[in-house]
Amino acid sequence: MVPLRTFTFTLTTSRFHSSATVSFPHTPLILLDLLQLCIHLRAYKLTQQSHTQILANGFAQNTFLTTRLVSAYATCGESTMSRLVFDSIETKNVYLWNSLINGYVKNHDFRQSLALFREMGLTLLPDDYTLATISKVSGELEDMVSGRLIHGKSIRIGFVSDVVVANSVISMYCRCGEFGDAMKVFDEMPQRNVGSFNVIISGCAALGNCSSTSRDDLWNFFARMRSEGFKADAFTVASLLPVCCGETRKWDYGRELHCYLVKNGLDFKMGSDVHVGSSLIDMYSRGKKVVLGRRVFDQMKNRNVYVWTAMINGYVQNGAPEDALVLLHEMQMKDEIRPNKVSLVSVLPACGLLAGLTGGKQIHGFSIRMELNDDSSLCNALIDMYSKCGGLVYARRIFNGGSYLKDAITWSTMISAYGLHGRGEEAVDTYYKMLQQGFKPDMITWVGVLSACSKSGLVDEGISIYRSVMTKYEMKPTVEICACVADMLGRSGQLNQALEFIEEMPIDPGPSVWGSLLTASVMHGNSRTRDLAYKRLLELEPENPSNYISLSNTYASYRRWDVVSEVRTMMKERGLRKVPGCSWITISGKTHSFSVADKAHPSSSLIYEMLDDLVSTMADGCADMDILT
DNA sequence: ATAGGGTTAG
Repeated sequence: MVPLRTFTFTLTTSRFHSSATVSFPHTPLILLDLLQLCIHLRAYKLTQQSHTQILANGFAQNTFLTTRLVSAYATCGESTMSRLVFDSIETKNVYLWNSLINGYVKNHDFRQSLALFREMGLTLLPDDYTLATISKVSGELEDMVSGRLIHGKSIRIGFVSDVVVANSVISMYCRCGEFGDAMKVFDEMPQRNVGSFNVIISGCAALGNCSSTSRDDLWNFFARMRSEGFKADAFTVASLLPVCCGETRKWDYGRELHCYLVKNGLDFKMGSDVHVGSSLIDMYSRGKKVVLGRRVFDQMKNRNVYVWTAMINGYVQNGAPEDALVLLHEMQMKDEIRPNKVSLVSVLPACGLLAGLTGGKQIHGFSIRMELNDDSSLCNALIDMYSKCGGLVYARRIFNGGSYLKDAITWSTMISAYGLHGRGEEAVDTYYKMLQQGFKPDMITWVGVLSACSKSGLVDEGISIYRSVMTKYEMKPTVEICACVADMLGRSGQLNQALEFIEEMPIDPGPSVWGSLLTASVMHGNSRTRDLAYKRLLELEPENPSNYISLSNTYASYRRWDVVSEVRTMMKERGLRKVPGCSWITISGKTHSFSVADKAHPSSSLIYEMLDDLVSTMADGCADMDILT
């Protein structure tokens, strides 16, 4: 007879604490179930209590219990405890070894699990479970040498015919970039399951070479899978969706996969698969069909943080920052889901786009409370947001703060921030400091520093940096970089040099380059370069209304109404309409927007009065600073 | 009774 004992356990999750008292006999079988519960709940305290009960009841050497105990501790992120339990066992069997090796895998300590695998080999022969686990480890480490050794061992011991071992080996080859070897193992498998096909599909999709032929290969493989009688599951579809680009691109199987899901009852709507749902949302967002993404989102029964973040990101990427901010609020209010690091990084550009300093500050505060401020990408996003919301001081404060590791993007962001605020010298200074610290600049860094030079009239500094792109870094500059140089020369009044540069630049000048020349020509009153720029712009972008409006306005200023009406007729013929640009400011939660020559605002006359004041103050200031000559 | 592979958002 086993006596009934009371057992109090405490469950601790991130949201609440609760405890309960239950009575049950401490048989090994019950303790085994209890440990299963620990794993399911990732409950550390309960694991500790179970451990105590195992010891108290004299089961310390019961390998059934200790194997699961090792697994439970590892699941709770306590691999040190797993190791202690493991070490206390006198006779270690394969199960126990496997449990510990996999425990380290769960905690991403791949080196340790590989070391253990070697140590195990001294006394025991690995089995199919060991090989499947350790093959995954080689893949995670992208360690081909150990990967091939493990593949060889699997062949020698005969476990390569095990489906799971073979799948793991295939995955390992994919992760190591040896797709040919992966395919070879796949073809030689005596039997396959859905997982085998999924490994190949996800491995092929992860190759990232998005050439249309490799995508067609992928689609053909998906067809082969079905023709061999295997039904695609959620894994399959979730691997295929990220390589579908939506309707605007050439490779458009996204909607087809969506149909497949509906037809085959792989129902993302019922909450069975949040992963498939978020991949669908993402696929539609990338295809500029954010409304369709939203429809998927609305149909889903369960939404986790991935789903919400995918939707938020979709809105930000498709020019709907307001919707993104609404969702950030709703995810917390409706679903009680806490945004994580990626959610915040996704939503911060929305604040930048809206120049919403208040919202940005709130998100910053939230990220501090969530202790996410040690993350580079989050800090980069914050710097960018502050800079775009006019808060250069805040941006600099984060940049100078030492709570996170600065990467090349951090530096580039800060350089652009200085440029945006007209601080050319600080931008150049920061650029050279970045190089000094050994960070590699890229095209984005150069656009940032060169546009900063251009705005601040630092022509010599800019030209020298531009030259270094080609000489020191041996890189071919992008159109954007060339546009910066053209802008730099043009703004400083060197229009002939700018034109000369454009004619000799290493790539074909695009609209941005001619646009720079145009703006500078108008600024300095050079009609020759101006008209050449207009000519090129209308050739390159006959459908862009901005070019016609600009042309019309220029000739209107010379009272050449004949040209103006001619241009307006051309626009009408081509069915072009320009949406007027506008700017806005939010004061006490109310947004006031203004377009050119706008007199609609109730305080319009007061605003214009203030504007006149500002303009004359600026003119005085410029005269003092010798800028206007 | 104990241990395993294939998938997510910037």
